[in-house]
Amino acid sequence: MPAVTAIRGFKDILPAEASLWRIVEETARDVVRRFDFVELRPPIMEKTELFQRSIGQSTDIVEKEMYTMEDRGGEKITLRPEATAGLVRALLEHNLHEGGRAVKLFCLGQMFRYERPQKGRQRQFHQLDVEVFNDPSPLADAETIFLLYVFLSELGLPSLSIVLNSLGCRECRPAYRQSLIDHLSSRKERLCGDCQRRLEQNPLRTLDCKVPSCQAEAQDAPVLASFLCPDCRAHFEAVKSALASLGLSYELDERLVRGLDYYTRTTFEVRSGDLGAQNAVAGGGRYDGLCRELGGPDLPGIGFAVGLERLILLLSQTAPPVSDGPDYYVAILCPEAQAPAFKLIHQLRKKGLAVAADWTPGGLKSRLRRADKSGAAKVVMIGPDELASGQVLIRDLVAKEQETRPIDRPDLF
RNA sequence: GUGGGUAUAGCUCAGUUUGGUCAGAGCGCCAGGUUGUGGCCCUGGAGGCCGUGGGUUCAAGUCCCAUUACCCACCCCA
Repeated sequence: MPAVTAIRGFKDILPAEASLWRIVEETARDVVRRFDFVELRPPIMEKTELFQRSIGQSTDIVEKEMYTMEDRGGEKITLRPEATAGLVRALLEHNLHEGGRAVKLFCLGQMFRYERPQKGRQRQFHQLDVEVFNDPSPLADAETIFLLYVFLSELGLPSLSIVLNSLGCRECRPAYRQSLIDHLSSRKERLCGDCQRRLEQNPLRTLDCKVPSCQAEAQDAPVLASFLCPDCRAHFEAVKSALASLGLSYELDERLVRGLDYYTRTTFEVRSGDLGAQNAVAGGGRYDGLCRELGGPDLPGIGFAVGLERLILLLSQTAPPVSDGPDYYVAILCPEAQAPAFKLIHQLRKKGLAVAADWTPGGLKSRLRRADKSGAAKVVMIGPDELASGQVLIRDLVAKEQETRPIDRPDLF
């Protein structure tokens, strides 16, 4: 162990794992491109106020999980704990929404939350964030959810379940909220300590408490669906039928609630049974009030975030790590071969070929082993015989064929 | 912030119960042998003050206390 180690909750992505990350990121970029989304890269830090106003003052994220500090000018700034707020800010700041058209943005990068690390959870983590602004249509909801589905299936993770719910809007949610409070208050003693606290701060969260006694109380609690106003109801029905027309199967879960304040109407989550307690792979929903909350026009929005660490975890359980080796490994077999090999290698690299080598000369067996480990397709051998003849020996490790090339003709490789 | 578990070689882990040749194995790495020029097999080698700091004892990976880190779970989230 070095004297200074990595920060708790901040992990190195080692080369063996990085190839998997690349696949995930490339798949993400390809899918969002097909769905007509463009990339926006907001800064990794924002003014603290942005997150307080968007995520919500009383949420756990803002209350105790943000990396907040003062810069040298006394400004309170925060490492982004999620991407939506920054995207909304950029959208408004640059007037990307002018003309009334929908704006479809994505963002791929690291987020920071000061949480206790555990399986599938770190303090620095990566998300793919996808957002549609200024499009109130339920088809935008369905499009977004289908994008998420396509992304996950193309990664080879088809067994994940998509869970759907509607949280209502500013018009109909307050009535439900009050009704839920009334229901639970009468049996407050039977709830766990956490839920008694939630009753004050965020009563909807009691619905997904894991304590059995709380689940029992939530069982006969009023259901959100029956409180939805006609508009919300119609919107939700339209989302469901649009998804059905695409053949997408999903589950409905009355108890699916989100931890961020800004969500309205459609919410959804993707879960896996193979991740321990952190079973949520992706989550998102509609947030029609967020833009106005941040001082902009009243633009609707819908989007989601996928936790890439959790995807990687799932992928590494199933797929073996892929490693793509170089085109050639050059085996330098004697000291005299060093200089000509050095020259040849760089001529090949400049030409566009991937070439690996160890500069230190070594025995035949040792060099061949290195070639094998490197994953190279072919080995170029340069030893005393080759120097004498001016012809290097090229061995194809897969086909087990051999051929020769003049050492001074890299163009023939 | 709370609870449980773990910490011995580059990696995965034995050894801790019942203190005393316990500094170990496998893999990996290095050298050599065998092989049809590597993969299998054989031989040899390098590499660890047993997380850190105290304590008990004639004697501590082994028992006690503290501390740090990691893992898992709660909370919350992706």
